[in-house]
Amino acid sequence: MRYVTIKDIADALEISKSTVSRALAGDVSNVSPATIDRVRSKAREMGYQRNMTAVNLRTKATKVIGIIVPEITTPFSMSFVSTVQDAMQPLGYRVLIAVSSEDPKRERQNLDMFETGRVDGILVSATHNLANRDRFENLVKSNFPIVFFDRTIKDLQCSSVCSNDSLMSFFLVEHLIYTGRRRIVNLTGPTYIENSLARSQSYREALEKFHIPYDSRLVVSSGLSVEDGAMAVERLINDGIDFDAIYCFTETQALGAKRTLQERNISIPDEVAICTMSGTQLSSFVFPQITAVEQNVAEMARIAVRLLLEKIEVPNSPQQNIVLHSTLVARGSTSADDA
Amino acid sequence: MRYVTIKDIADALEISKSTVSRALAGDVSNVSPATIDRVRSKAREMGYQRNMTAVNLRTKATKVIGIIVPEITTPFSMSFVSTVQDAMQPLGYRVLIAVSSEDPKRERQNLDMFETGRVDGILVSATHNLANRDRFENLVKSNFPIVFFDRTIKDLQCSSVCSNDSLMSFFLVEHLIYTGRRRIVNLTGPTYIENSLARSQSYREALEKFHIPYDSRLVVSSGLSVEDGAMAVERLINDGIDFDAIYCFTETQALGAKRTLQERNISIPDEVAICTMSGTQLSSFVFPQITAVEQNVAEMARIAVRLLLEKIEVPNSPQQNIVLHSTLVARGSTSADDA
DNA sequence: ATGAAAGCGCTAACAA
DNA sequence: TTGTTAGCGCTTTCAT
Repeated sequence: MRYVTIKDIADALEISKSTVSRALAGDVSNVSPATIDRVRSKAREMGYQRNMTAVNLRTKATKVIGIIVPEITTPFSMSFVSTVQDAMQPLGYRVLIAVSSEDPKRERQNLDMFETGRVDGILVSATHNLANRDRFENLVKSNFPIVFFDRTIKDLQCSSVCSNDSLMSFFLVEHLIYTGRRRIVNLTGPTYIENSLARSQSYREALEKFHIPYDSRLVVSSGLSVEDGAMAVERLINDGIDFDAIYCFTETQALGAKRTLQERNISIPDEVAICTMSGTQLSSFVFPQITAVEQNVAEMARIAVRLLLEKIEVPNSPQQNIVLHSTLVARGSTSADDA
Repeated sequence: MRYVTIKDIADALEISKSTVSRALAGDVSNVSPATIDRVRSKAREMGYQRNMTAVNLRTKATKVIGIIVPEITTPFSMSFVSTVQDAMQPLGYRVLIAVSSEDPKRERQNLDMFETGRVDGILVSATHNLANRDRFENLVKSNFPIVFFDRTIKDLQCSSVCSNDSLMSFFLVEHLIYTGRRRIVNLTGPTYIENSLARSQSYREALEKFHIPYDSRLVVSSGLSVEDGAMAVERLINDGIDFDAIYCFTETQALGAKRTLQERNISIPDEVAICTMSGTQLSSFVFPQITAVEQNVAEMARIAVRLLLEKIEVPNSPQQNIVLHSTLVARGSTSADDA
C-alpha cells in the first residue's frame, strides 16, 4: 500500500517536482498548457491522490473550521451549523462539529482536538462563563481566529455575535404581563452562563415597570435539560406556590415545564402560560403551546462566519461584538390574548 | 498566530527535539522521569499543541477510518455507524462518515476525499454495482484497507460482510405464503444493486416451491426512495392489478408502500400485507404494521471492523467474505396469522 | 517555462 | 539517557 506522489509523476515524465506541483495546481501563467495536460493525464493514469497532510503542513492551513456547541438537541444548533456550512462550502472550507454536552471538560477536549487538527478557525458557543476562561484568553491573546456566538464569556475581548438578551426577555415578560399574568415564574439558567444574568435582570425590570412585587419564591434556578425544567416546575407545584406563567431561560427547560404541566393536567396556556426565547422558527412545531420570541439564527450564523473570515484573512483585525436586535415576534398565544 | 513547536520547548529547556518528542510521547524506557516531567510542564506552560498534520505526514497514518453509506435515512446506517464508533474509539481511531445519497458520483468524491485525507481504512456500502467498479478494483489492487458491508460489488475480490439475502428473502416470501397470501407483489431494487438480484431470485423460488404461478405484472422495478415505493404501489392500483401482499427490497420502499395504501384506505395488513428486510430492531417502532426480518446490524458492524483492522495491521491479509446467517425473526403480523 | 533547494513539524533510525 | 540526522510530500522562493 503506497500512494503515488508528485515525485513519481515527475520521474515518469522526466520533469521536476515543482513543475508537476504547479501543473496540478493549474498555475497557467507559469506552466505551458502542453505540460499541464501531460501532467494531468499522467496523474490520472497513475491514480494520484493529493496528500492533504503534506499540503496542510506546508501551507499551514487546512481549510477546515470547527464549530463547538454545548448541545445538539434543540433546533438552534442544527440550524446554526447548516447555515455556516452553506456559507463556507463555496469558499472552499469544510466544517467540523463538536458537541460539549454542557460539560466544560468536554469543551476543553474539543478545543484541543481542533487545535491539534490545526483548523483555520473556531466558532464556539460556551458551556461555562469561567471554567475555560484561561483557555479562551490564551487563544485570543495568541491571535487565533475564534468567534463566540449565542453563549459568550463575560468581559472577554473577543469577537462575538448574540441576541439582545436583555431587551428580548424584557419584551417577553412584558408580553406576559400585558396578557394578564401577574405571578410569573422565572426559570433562570445556572449563574455560570453569561446570558442567564441579563435575562433575569430584565425579568425584574419588567416587573418593576408594572409595579408588580418581586417574589423570590418565583425565581428558580434550574439546570438546562428537559428533566431540569420538569423537576423545577414539579417542585413549585409541590411547594404549593401559586403561579400563572413561566418564563424559561432555555427551550429545553420550556419543554420540561410543559411536560410537568401536562402530567398534572394543568392546561396550557389557559391556566399557566409558558414562554421562552426560541432558537428557530422550526421550534413552533415542537412547542405549539409555548409562546416564544424567535432569534434570527441564520443571521447570527452568517455574521459569525463574516467575523471569523475577517480574522482568518486579516490576522490582526479588531474584535467586534455584534448584538442582534432580532425582530421581536411573539408566537403562540396565551388565553388572556382574547380577554 | 504561531503555534508552539517541540523545537520551542527544546530550545527553552536546552535539550534536543528528539528528547522532547520522546518525553511527550511518554517513552518511559528511553527518557528519565525527571526529563519527562520538565518537558511536560514546560509544554503545558507554553501552551503546546501537537501538530497532527506533521505527525500524520511523518508516521503515514492518521488513526482515522472512513465510512461511506448510500443513505442515512433508515436506522440501518446510523446503527452501523455508531457500533463501529463504539468499537474503534477504544483502539484510538476516529470515525468519519460520508453519505453518497445513492449517487455513484458522490461516492467517488467521498472515496477521493478519504484518500486525500489519508484515512487508514474505509468501510463502504456501495451505491452501484458497476459505476465505480474500476475505482474499487484499483483500491483493492493497491492493497488499500477497504471492506464492503451490506451492499457489495459483484465478483470483486475484496473482504465483505453482508446478510444472506437469498435465504432471508426466501423465508420472508414463504412466510407470506404460509399466512395465506397468493398474489404477492415484488418491489425489486434497481438491477445495478447486487443484492437486488439475489432477493428477486428467492421470490421466484419461494413461489415455485408452493406451485404459485409467476405473474410478471406483480414484479415491479422501483427506485429506492420512499417516493419510489409509494409511486410503484400507486401504479399497480391504478392499473387495476390485484394483490394481497407486497414484498419490498428496502425499508424505504416499504415505508412508501405503506403511505400509498393508507392514502387509499387499504387496511394493512388485513387487505394487503407488507414485508421487507429490516436494518435494525428499532425499525419495529417506525413500521408497526410491516412484517420484517431483522438483520443483525451490530454484528455486521463488528465483523466489518474486525476485517478492516486485520487489513490495516497485516498489509497482505487474505480477502474474506462473511455472510451473516442472521436469526430469522419475522416481526409484526399479518391478519392471516390468526386464520 | 522550468529546475534546484529549502523547509513546514514531527518521528525514528543510528550514534554516542 | 540523550543528540544527530534524515526524510515524510508538498509548496514556494530564487535562479536560470
